[in-house]
Amino acid sequence: MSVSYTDDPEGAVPEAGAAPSRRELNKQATRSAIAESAMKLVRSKGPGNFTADEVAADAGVSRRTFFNYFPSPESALAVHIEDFLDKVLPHFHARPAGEPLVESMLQALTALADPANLERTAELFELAEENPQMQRFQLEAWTHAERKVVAAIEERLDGEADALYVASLVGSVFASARAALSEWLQRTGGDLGPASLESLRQLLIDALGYLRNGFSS
Amino acid sequence: MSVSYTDDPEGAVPEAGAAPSRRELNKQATRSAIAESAMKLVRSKGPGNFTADEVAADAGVSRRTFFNYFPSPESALAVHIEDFLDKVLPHFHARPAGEPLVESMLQALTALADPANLERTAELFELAEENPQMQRFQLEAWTHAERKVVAAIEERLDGEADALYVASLVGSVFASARAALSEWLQRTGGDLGPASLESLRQLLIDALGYLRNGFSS
DNA sequence: TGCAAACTTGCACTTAGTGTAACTCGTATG
DNA sequence: CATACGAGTTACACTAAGTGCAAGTTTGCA
Repeated sequence: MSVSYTDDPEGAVPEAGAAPSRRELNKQATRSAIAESAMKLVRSKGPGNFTADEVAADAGVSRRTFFNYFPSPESALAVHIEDFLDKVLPHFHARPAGEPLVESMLQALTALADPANLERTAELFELAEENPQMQRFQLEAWTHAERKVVAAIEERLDGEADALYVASLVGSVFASARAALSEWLQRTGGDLGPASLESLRQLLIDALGYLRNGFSS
Repeated sequence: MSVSYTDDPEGAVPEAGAAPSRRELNKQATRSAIAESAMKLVRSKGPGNFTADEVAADAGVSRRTFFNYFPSPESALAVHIEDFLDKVLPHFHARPAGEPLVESMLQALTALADPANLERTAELFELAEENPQMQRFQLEAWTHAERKVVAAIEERLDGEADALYVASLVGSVFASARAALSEWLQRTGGDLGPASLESLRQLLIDALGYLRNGFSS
């Protein structure tokens, strides 16, 4: 049994460019079936009002299999956030190496502000307000993403990175991104139309602008 | 039964300046007895290797009473972080109203960098690295503190506050404070001597300096 | 003193989470 | 194609988290 949710360097993303085996496809199918069932149930029953049993049943797997993929019902939801935030990395890597870090991160983040990506994330972000469990797991997802970005920056700067500077920057960027997302949800209620999305991008630009130019100005 | 861990505006801090009743004293005593037992057990058995039963037994209360005070074994540890972070508020309120926000927050945070306050916090901060559960609850504690500071700022600015600016600032400040704490632990191993504490203060000054002046400089 | 409210406790119950062993299915090899 | 091996699934059993309820016990107050 090599199925595992925990940080397995070659578990969720096995050989990025290779032909996925049937086994791999099955595993991914099961994983997303569970994650989808979790979304479905949180919508119909509300956060904290569904059990691992129900998710497993809905996804057509045994309770034990559910726990082979996710350590808790909440994490089956948080995986949607993880997946969303994981998309930041390719965008970040695509930025020119000479570009200022804040600019690269702004571009990488605004690139995610499209309907397909945002739908679930915004929904879960709102749901987290009313359920501590979900909030904890989502915060963890953001922290995971932070760590990956820190690693990417350290790679890009190749030893020249000041640890405090990088950790402070990335932590602040993600905190500001959360603030922008929260403010956007408050203002627009999560409307995914073009005008609304443009306002989200503007909020991100404003928030990261504070980081770039300083909060004292 | 009015004992509760959850956000009860007059539960943990009942009538700030009044003479504490005997009931109140008993409750606080029970609360800290449990919290102390949790610290004791995490030290001897390691994070994630002790149960609510054990904590309750060590504190001399029933298992049920444990859960009347804390929703989980981890939260009995996180309360130490909460208490630590709660001390920021008085310091913040003591700052002159005209002072720039970043400066007020820097002063409020550096005021906490003394041995008595830091001992448990630093210890738990380190422990969280190896245990996801603890990490989640600690992140939650930081987020709680953030919310309180945001509320304090909105009160100070009295309606003139830009929600995005404030949320972004406070989130960034706390993220940077965590970065400074993490870097300090890495460098000094949590030594509580005067020289070490001075270096922590300097890390905080540096990190919040980025926020004040911008990360682009 | 005596009553009411606050606090504690034991009990019973649901759910989370995990180890283990049997079972099933994909894959590589002859 | 047969078949053997390893990956993934499942049932079962068990420990621990977390909660409602209905007692008991202590504290505050008239």
